[in-house]
Parts: sequence; C-alpha cells; structure tokens
Amino acid sequence: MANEKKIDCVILGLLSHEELTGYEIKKRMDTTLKYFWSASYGSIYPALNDLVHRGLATKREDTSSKRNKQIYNITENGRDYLKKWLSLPIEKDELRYETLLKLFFGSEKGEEQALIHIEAFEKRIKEELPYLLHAETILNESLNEDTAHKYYLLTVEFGIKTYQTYLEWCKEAKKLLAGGQ
Amino acid sequence: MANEKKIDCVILGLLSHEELTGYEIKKRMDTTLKYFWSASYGSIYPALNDLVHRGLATKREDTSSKRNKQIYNITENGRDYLKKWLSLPIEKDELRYETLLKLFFGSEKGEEQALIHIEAFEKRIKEELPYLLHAETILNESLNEDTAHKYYLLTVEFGIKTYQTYLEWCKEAKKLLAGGQ
DNA sequence: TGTATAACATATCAGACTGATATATTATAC
DNA sequence: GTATAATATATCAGTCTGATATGTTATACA
Repeated sequence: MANEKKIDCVILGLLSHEELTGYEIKKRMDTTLKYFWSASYGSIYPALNDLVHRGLATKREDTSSKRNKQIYNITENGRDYLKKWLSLPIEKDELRYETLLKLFFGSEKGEEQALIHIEAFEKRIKEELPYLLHAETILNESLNEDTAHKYYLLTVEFGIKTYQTYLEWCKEAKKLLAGGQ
Repeated sequence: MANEKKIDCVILGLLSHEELTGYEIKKRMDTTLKYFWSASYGSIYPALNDLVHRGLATKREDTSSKRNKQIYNITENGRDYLKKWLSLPIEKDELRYETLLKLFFGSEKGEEQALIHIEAFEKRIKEELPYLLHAETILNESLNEDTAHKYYLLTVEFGIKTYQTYLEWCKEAKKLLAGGQ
C-alpha cells in the first residue's frame, strides 16, 4: 500500500470536502494549498482519470451548466485510501528556495546582487502575509461551524509564524551583508 | 539565456569553490545544502557529463587515487554562466511539506493522528537544529577567513530562525488541537 | 448592441528530476 | 582475516512541471 502518488492523495483530500472539477482543484492548489503544496494541470487531469479507473473517484458531466464541465466525487474506496495515507508517517518535508541557493553562492557576484534577492524575497513575503492573516480571522470566526476549520487554521498559523520570521531574517540578513567586512 | 537547469547551476556553484567528484557533490547536497535544496545521483551524473560537453566544466581522472575517480573543475565559461544565473531574478521559492498537507486534511482521521504527525515533525526539527547551531558557531569564528562564509552564514541563520519558529508552532499547534472543541 | 477581455474548462507533452537499484572498489573495525 | 561502512559511478521507470493548445462563457464598457 506504500508509494502513494502525492497528486492522488491531494486530489482525494480536496474531494473529501466537496465535489470539484479539475479546474477548481487547480484553483484550490493555487490559493489555499500554495503555501505548502503545488500541482500543475499536467498532473491533475491524468490523475483524475486514473482515480476514476481505480474506483477511488466518480466523474459526472454537469448538465445544468453550458460548459464542458466534469464534476468529480470521492467514493468510499477513495475515502479509505485517503485515510490510510493520512495514517502513514511523513515521507518528506522539503524546502526548495532558490533565494537561499543564490545567496549561498552569493560571494561570486557580491553584496549588491545578494541584497537585490533579499529585498525581492522580502517584498513577496510582505505581499502574501495579508492573505494568511485574513484567512486566520475568517477561520477563527467560523471555528465551530466546521470541524475541518481547526485543521486549516493549523496550517495558516504555520504560514503566518514562518512568514513573520522570514521578515525578521531579511532585516538581519541585510545588516549582516552591509556590516560584515 | 533563460531556462537554466537548476542542477547545472547548483553544480557550477559548488565547483566555483573547489574541485569535486560527483559523489562529493552529492555529499554537499545531503549535508550543507539539504536545508534548502536537494538533488539525486540521477540528475548529478548526467548533468556533469553535459556540463563538460558544453565547456562549462572539465573532467580529469584522478591518478593518485586507486579509485575510479573523476574530478570536475569549473571553466571560465562555467563561471560566466553561474554569474549570469546569479543575476537573474528568482523564479521559484517552494515549500513542499507533507506534514502540512496531512494536517490540512486532518479532520478525516482526527486529532490523535494529527498529533502524531506534529510530534514526529517536532522530533525531526529538534534533531536537525544542533547541526545548524554548530555551523553558525564555526562560521562566526571563521568569518574573515573566506568571503564566502558570510553568505553561508546568511543561509544558516535562515535555517536556525525558521526551525526555532517551527518548534514554537508545534507547541501552539498541540494546544490548538487539544483545546479546540 | 457589439466586442474585447477575463475567467472558465480540459487536455497534452517534452523535458527535468526523484528514488531505487546495480555494480564495484577501498578503508575501517573487530 | 573478514564483515561492514564508505567511496564511486551509472542507469531508468515513473512522477511532475511548465508551456502550450483549444474552445467556451461571463463581464465590462463603449
């Protein structure tokens, strides 16, 4: 039962809350999940077909809409599969920050260039933090409306705390760059 | 000049400091760089061959060693290529934390399982933090021995700060899980 | 009323990269 | 003397990304 494809698990996770189209799944990835996970259409659509073939999800054409719209639902088998995966120990937590990579090799280009990367990083974080803070407010207000909200809040708090720490690091990093010999 | 393969850039970055074998490059990835980047043999060895073909690195058989050892050096063209890449804006900073993914879908399995994942995460971070703190000490002591050390320190400080924040989050997350309805 | 633009919706593919595996040698521990 | 760990290179099936293609419907605004 090992070697679960991550994309299958994420999709089933999203479908466990609500029925969705492939397009909507991608939107969830790009908004709610983007702070700790991502996926492309190139993996979503093939995975959806595969999940249906394996009986973990069902596909239904939306007749009410005028669009070519395929709505996916999780099956009982799919829910079992998701639960099994959720019980397995974590395989990998991975950070892939190009900013840190370029800073690590920064001596090759010097302080000025390093500063540019740090400030761009700082700008991106400052732009994203408000969305997380807004999510925190909403979730705190609706905590007892849905059991799932507590779990969402857990990940939002992670994001807020780390982003605030990133901003502190940016300050210190700029000092270290300027101050050091 | 866009679309630089990341693996090429990382290898050239490492070679810009010292000559290395493929095996040694992998070791650097698994120790120093692992906090913000990773790579497998399956990308390293083909990339090394490719870099030599493109004149960005040179390969030399080590005759002094009894092992089948290929030592790689960066060329002037390679150094130019690295510098060009270092000047380009960051394309992507990405977090891929399976722990957060499983917590997000945590309501499906409940608090007990969520707690297990948080505590496993906490344990991993606690185990890794000492290595970063040790690196910090070493780098602070040798800051004026090598210009590059300041840049290494920048990334180490990032790791220390975020890891400490992770540990704080773990505490709060456990409280939130237990306390909330 | 017309029409440009944004958003919705699905699909495919070359190329990058991982994780596993294979193979062989040399150093070290006991 | 020998088992084990570390050194060293190489390959590949399978996963996933980023780009691209294609078409439809809703919205803005003139």
